[in-house]
Amino acid sequence: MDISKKSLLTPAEAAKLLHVAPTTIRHWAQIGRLPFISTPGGHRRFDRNDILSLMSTPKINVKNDFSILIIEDDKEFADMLTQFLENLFPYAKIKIAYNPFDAGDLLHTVKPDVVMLDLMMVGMDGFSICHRIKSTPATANIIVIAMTGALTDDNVSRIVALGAETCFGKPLNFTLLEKTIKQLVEQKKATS
Amino acid sequence: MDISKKSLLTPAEAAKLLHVAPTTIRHWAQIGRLPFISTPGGHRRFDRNDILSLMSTPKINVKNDFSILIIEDDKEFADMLTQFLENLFPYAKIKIAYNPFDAGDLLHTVKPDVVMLDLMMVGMDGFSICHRIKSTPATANIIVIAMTGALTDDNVSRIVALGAETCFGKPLNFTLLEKTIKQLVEQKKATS
DNA sequence: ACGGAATCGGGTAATTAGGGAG
DNA sequence: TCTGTCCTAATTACCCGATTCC
Repeated sequence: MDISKKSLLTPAEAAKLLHVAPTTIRHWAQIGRLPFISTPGGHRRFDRNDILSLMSTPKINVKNDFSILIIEDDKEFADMLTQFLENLFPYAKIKIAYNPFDAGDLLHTVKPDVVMLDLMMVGMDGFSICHRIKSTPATANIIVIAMTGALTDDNVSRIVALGAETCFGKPLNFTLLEKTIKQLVEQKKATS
Repeated sequence: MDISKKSLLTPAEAAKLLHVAPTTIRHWAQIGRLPFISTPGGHRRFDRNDILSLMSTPKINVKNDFSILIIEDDKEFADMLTQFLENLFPYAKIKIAYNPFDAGDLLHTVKPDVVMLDLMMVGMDGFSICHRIKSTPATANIIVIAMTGALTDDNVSRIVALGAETCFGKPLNFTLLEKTIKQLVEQKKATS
């Protein structure tokens, strides 16, 4: 069988392409590093593009096992938050989505462990983004920390009802945020 | 029941849809996992719906054979385009992103073969979306068909330079669009 | 209706895959 | 982080006469 013309690969074929053992391919599929689809019998099939994308991914991406995505259109605020998080998690990969498209895109390319989500953005509804994240199996276990300038009871209960882990007002209470985020991350590691 | 959406598949066709070898289809038919009818000569024919229902089994996640993503914030226009495409590709999976977040999200969850991309949207820059698609290995070979109300030389050359396969003006010339899209799809199938 | 190429069915053997612990 | 191993299950290759398609 000529695999050079197929776009959907079996584990063995994918293994050949990446120069690793089939076992490793299986492992990567299990931990979510490699997207896949299944046959009705449960065997995996890999999209050639996903394989190629993994090949061309810098090592940094592969090595980082903890990442945070900031969804925030206020550049100044986002950059400040980035600095804070870099201090808190020196080895984390931190990405910022300044616009809605990047938010949707990075959600899948970064596969973040934590999302810092601004609720009040122009042209982007934080509530529906949260709902989408929490109602999609592939992203449901991402920790969502909402942030809003209008910290009202209504907003908090709405976003928590949508699945967000917690909600912070702006400006941020960094002491409390540090404590909360560390606790949530520990909790997640313990259960997964 | 729409008769144009009914069809009987040969084992080879069913195999292709499920990303499996014809032998496997035969096996499933033998053990009763796949319903089928027989030709006078004893060859099996499968109802497309039976295949699709097997694909959408909860635990299974089979990629659609062919899918199209429409990125367009004008709901009316998008719905009209959807109807046209449904007619053109009766068995394709067609999704619409009315906003930028969905665009980025669906790009990775649907993994479309073709993207119909509006260049002039509020709060969403079609040019940078095209650039992102074409510069990311995982999405680079998606066929991008740009659409714009302002069909200027400048816009066309810009979007084509960013990697779009072609660019159409609005209102759409459906005759030409049909011809072009079919040609691009054929071309892609041949080289992939 | 004829011919040739592609595909199918049946049956079985061989290969590959998934899960999990090491 | 990657890989070899064990067991069971899913998938595929192979052979050949028959059927379909154009």
